[in-house]
Amino acid sequence: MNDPENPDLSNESAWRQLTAPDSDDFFDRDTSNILSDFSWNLHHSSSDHHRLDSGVTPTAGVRSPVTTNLHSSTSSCSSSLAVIEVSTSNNPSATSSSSEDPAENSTAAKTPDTPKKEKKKAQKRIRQPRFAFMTKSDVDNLEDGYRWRKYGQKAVKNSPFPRSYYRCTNSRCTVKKRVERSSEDPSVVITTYEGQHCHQNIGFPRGGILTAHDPRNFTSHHHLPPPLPNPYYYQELLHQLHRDNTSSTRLPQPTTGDAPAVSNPSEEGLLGDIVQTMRNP
DNA sequence: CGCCTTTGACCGGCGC
DNA sequence: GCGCCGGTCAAAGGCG
Repeated sequence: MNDPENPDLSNESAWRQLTAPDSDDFFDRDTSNILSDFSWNLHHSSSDHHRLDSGVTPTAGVRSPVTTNLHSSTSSCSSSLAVIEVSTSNNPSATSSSSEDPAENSTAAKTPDTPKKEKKKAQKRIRQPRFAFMTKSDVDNLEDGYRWRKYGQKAVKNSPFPRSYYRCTNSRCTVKKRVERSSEDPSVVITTYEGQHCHQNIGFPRGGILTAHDPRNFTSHHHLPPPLPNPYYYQELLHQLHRDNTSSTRLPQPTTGDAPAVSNPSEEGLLGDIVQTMRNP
């Protein structure tokens, strides 16, 4: 049986499809194909609302120097962004009963030996919806408007670049992300998000909270929704998708109002070239 | 002082 | 059953 519950991006063969030798070509393909793969109808003309430009693009190079990893080279970010995978945990109940609540984990860790194991056993690892972005960028840690705490780093097999693990600093938020560089193309950063934020803060580390009035909110566009960064824009779509899947198995119509419209990637220079999507391996 | 990163150790899943 | 590997923990140290 294929295991939809194990949409592990670390699946090397899967990744390989993404970062395959022709990764240059990778960034040259038609973005609409990919997104239509998601059943997301992206129309170039729909670029007016919920613009992503907002500097939301982590690669736009407009970021304030907020994270340690960022500030040194923000300005040199390039602007290609690729949505490479949307994978949803098929178990809706799993999402809410997240087994990976950091608080829970820390509790378990604090208590001496016994409960720890039992608890871990009890709470089988349940994958949250995941999706990944490939971004051509010099910066590993792409700013996305949320605050992240790094909790681990591992060497990746067959890759000279380590993989970093982050979780949202919001104590009630279980969102995690992984950041790694493609071994095939070192200029490509692969960011994988897992879970969905349970809060709306678009905060910048050490930089305060972004508001519509904040000059750092490059867009400062007047009737914008919260300045979702690209990844989270997609996360919103993913959220829609996830919810829809749980009820009817089909995608919503992102362009009809439920989800914000997507701006023309090439025009906005935001999404860069979305090159390929992946389904669960 | 609080928050963050670093880093080695540990654990569980999975393939052989 | 064993070993590999990904993911996480947690202590220690750094920085603002």
